[in-house]
Amino acid sequence: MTDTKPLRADAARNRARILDVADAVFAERGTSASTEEIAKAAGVGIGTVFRHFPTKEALLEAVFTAHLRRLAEQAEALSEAKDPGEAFFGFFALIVEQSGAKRAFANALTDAGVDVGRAHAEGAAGLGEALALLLRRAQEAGAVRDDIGLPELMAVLIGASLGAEQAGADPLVRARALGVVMDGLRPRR
Amino acid sequence: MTDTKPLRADAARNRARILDVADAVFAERGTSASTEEIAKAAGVGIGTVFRHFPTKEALLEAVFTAHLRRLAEQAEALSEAKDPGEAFFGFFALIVEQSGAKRAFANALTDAGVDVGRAHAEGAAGLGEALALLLRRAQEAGAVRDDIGLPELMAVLIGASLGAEQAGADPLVRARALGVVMDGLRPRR
DNA sequence: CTAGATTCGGACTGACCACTCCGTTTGTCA
DNA sequence: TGACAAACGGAGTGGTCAGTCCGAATCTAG
Repeated sequence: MTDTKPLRADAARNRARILDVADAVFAERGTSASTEEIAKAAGVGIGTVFRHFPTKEALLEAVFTAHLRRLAEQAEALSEAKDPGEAFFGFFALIVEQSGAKRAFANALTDAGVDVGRAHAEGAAGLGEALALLLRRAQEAGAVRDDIGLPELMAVLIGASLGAEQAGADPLVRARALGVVMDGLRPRR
Repeated sequence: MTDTKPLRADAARNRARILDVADAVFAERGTSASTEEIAKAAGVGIGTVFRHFPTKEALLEAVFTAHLRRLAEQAEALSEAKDPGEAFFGFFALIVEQSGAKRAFANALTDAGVDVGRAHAEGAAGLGEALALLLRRAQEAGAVRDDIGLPELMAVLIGASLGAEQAGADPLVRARALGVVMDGLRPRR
């Protein structure tokens, strides 16, 4: 699916470098950072950026997809854990924590929410599946209320992430707010 | 505080109209809508917009502040209600619902979160006070867990609003996600 | 080592946008 | 009603940014 590309050595190096730098720049400057800024930070010309990613949107998408894929991998790794409840809430906290620190992360999640089911971001599907598995196991173990599905979980997850991103820097407040949301996910007693 | 300005009749009319239209345009086009677009929609020249609001940022701020003030008024009205728990959760749902429909609304909230305590948005303080009152009464009535304060509430509220805004259009999903968050605010049993 | 293809760099283009400036219009007050 | 200040409209200005183009540099196969 991602083959048929014997990329030249320097080209491959640059592509990876651009992705890396773009991630960092978008994270701290926001997605409105200019392409030139990214090119400069990566030590390449603008033309190089546009050759690898024909559009700024394409670059954003690539960055987000990479995030999503990484997230999905972490989720899959956790899905084997002994305690499903712990795995579920640990992953939830992990995502929110990372999003809180990086704007690009939250945007990636937003993207995932929008695009689950669309071809747009292939990474989103993987995340969705992994999350669904985590959710189902946690529900079967009685750690999570069973009147919610993946869509609801995504909505809550995205909300918690976006909220954390901008709910002030105070980690204590963040932690307590996160606790509230997670308690809401537990079965009513 | 907002006096010393005997505004000419047409000027006052235009100012109000611009605010109104800007609200609508920002809501559906996003805050990156151009000033010219707003001027056109309001049926005035660009110069007029800039005379009333010397900066695009000033215009945004005015729109957001108006939202915040309206919200604060609703909150105050509810704070007299007989059932404090009902008042609290009703207001919570109201805000989230409105934010879900209008991007500008969610942005206004975000603004409020950032600026509570800052001079920037005067409206935010009023909302903060009203919310704090609503929260305290609900806690005293045992309808809301008492290990959270205003900052946590704001964080959760903003998160829920942003999440709702983009959690797909499905109202059922939105309602269930909102339910999760609200359950999290209730006392643990 | 060399030739040819691939990739690079960054000046350049066109579109857009916030904001200014000033000649024209409109409201107000006597 | 007339005169003057206040407000209006929108062409113009400067700046930014996504995306293009092509001569120069770099890689790789033979």
